[in-house]
Amino acid sequence: MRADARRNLDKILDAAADVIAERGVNAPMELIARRAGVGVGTLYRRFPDRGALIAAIGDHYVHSLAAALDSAVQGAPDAWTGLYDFVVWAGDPGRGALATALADVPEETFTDRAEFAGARREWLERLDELVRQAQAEGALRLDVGTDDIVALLGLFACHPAGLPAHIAARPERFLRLMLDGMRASAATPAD
Amino acid sequence: MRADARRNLDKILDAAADVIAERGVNAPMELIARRAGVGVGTLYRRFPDRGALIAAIGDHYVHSLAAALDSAVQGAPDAWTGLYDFVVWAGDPGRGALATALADVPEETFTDRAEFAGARREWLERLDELVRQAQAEGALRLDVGTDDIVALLGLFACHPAGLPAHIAARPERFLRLMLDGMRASAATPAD
Amino acid sequence: MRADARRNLDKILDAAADVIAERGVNAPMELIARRAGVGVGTLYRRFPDRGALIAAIGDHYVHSLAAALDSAVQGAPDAWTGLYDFVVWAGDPGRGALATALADVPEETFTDRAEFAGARREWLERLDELVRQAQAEGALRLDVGTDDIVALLGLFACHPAGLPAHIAARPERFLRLMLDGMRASAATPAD
Amino acid sequence: MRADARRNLDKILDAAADVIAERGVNAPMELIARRAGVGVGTLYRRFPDRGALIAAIGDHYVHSLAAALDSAVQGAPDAWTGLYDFVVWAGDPGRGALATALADVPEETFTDRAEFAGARREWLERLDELVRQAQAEGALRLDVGTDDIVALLGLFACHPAGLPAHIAARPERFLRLMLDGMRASAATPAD
DNA sequence: CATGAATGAGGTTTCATTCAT
DNA sequence: GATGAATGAAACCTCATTCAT
Repeated sequence: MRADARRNLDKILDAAADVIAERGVNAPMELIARRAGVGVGTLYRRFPDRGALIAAIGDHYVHSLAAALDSAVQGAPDAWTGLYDFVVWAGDPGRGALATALADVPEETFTDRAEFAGARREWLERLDELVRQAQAEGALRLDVGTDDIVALLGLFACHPAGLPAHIAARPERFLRLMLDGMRASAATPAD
Repeated sequence: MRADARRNLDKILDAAADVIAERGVNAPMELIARRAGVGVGTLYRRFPDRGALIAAIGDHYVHSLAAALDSAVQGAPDAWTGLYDFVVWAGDPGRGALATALADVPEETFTDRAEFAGARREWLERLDELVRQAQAEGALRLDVGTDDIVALLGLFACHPAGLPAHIAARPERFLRLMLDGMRASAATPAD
Repeated sequence: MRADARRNLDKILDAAADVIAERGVNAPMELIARRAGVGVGTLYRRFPDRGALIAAIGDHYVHSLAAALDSAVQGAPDAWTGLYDFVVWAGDPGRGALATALADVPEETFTDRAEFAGARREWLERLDELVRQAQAEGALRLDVGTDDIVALLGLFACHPAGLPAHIAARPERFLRLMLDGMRASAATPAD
Repeated sequence: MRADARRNLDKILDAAADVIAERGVNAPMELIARRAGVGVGTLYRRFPDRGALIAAIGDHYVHSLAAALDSAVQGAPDAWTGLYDFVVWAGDPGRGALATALADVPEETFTDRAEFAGARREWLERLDELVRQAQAEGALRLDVGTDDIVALLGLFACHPAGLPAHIAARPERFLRLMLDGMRASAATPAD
């Protein structure tokens, strides 16, 4: 029965992520339940309200970012390349819809959940480390911080109306443009 | 009652822009009406449905962009500076909320209105001209197009959750970073 | 100015009859006004409320019935034929929509207006006379009354969904069928 | 909760038939819900829109007509009498209000529902058979068809303002008058 | 436990009617 | 007088959430 329950929970999370990507954070709970193949009652038993459900999805999302960061780092010859690869992965339009929907959610929805906040902090620390390495390599501007990378990702992944066609077609091209501005060689005096 | 009506219409547009910036495109019509100090009926008399109201606001928004572009061009010593000034103006966080809300709206809402489409095209043409001049000056990468500028603005202005604090505090810093990536001197081979 | 006013009033009545035939007794007042080419204000000046407008239309309708009755009587060789011709005229599907709409209106709307009640009574008296003549001629059953003719007309003209196609195509055929049942020769003992 | 739901559904259908008979097809959904003792939500859960509700009522109505036809046929000595009895049953003023309201509904509301269309066709076939028998008996005119019977019923049952008092008091008298016109013995040359 | 029925608040839109110009 | 702008009540429908089965 434990396995069943777990399976149900996964079905709900998957369905919720899909539906929320399609219809936004305010998608009907009933639609999510139906998509997951359960009754609304079951949904509400697992997640006492919409906030809890959203937080669970956000949690899952952050964990996937962390995993992608690790994997990018391991597969890359140097920190800058790892950073670039990660940014491109995270910027994939396929992931954008969910990110956009989540971005719409009030901060507290997430930060009130200790476990989520922890996962997030941990991920940021690893990214920070990568940023420092890229700077040590002389590849990344010294006046650029982890915050800026996060901001770039946030902007790129979370465009409410979806990315313009020419960007969505070749997202890495645009991201390279933006990252080029962060290269040490591009440095321009900040006013 | 011509004057009264005109005054009311202005009040409605102002209120709608505010409310939509605060609560998104789906903000209650009644709230907009109340904020404008009129009854819902009046709102609906002027704008037969939500789409019409949104389109009117969008129209106003595009016109303000066009005006800002002109003014940036006239006040700048060269095309690159004009472009930079315009991007910074348009990226001002104070304008972002409305832009975000508008970005949420299906394309047709605007393109179905001929007058709006015209204003938009005209604005894009002027921006395009500026882009070419900046390239002729040798300041802007040749592999960057007007589309990319528009995309950058779109990303920057339209972040659903609002910009991160450190960006909002100094938006021009981040925009310069991004624009630096578009400078001729930053060119990196596009893969 | 008197002529103008009269013309306006006629335009309103015509427009109202049309609109009410199309959309029923609850058609928007504004639609009626626009169709008549006047403002709602003007409409309300002439007819303080919807009831007054409806009554005026009903009045007009009754007068047209009376005129048709006269004309049928004068053009027919005998009372039975006159009755038949009148019934066919009044049953013309083209007139049905308005009649249906009017039939929907509470009785008081009309009977409260003395002038209307008078016109109606007068018309009924003339019809009654015709009925008696047809009976005297031996053509009409003696157990049939003016009421029955009126009822037949009411049923026929006022079908909410419009007449079935095969009836509307040849209304006089069906009316003859019904009138045949009222012929003296068709008499069947009323149970 | 199966039993409860079923009970509620019945209450809704009963209430809807009553309310619609009283106030027409456009009666407020909320009124229907309240009359049934349920919330609007429940009403909409069962019938996604007004059309669905109306169709359900219409369906019930047609089935009751079919049952009445069978029962009239079985209780009558000959086809003509069966036809007469059925027409009188169906013309009962007590049933008229609902019929009137339903007649107001656009054809598609019903014909789009396969099951309803089937019930209707079946009923018409049985009526057609009865008509032919009555003609074979020499009682019914040969130039009268099933359509005409249906039309007579439609006219009689569906008078928007309700039947005139003298008809409502003795509906079978008037119907006999009309049916007399359809008797073989009443035949008059159709023009 | 899971289910899905029921509730009702909330948002949208329409129109009758009044009244300032 | 004529106009049409403004108002607000009323109807529609959708969903979040609770709870009986």
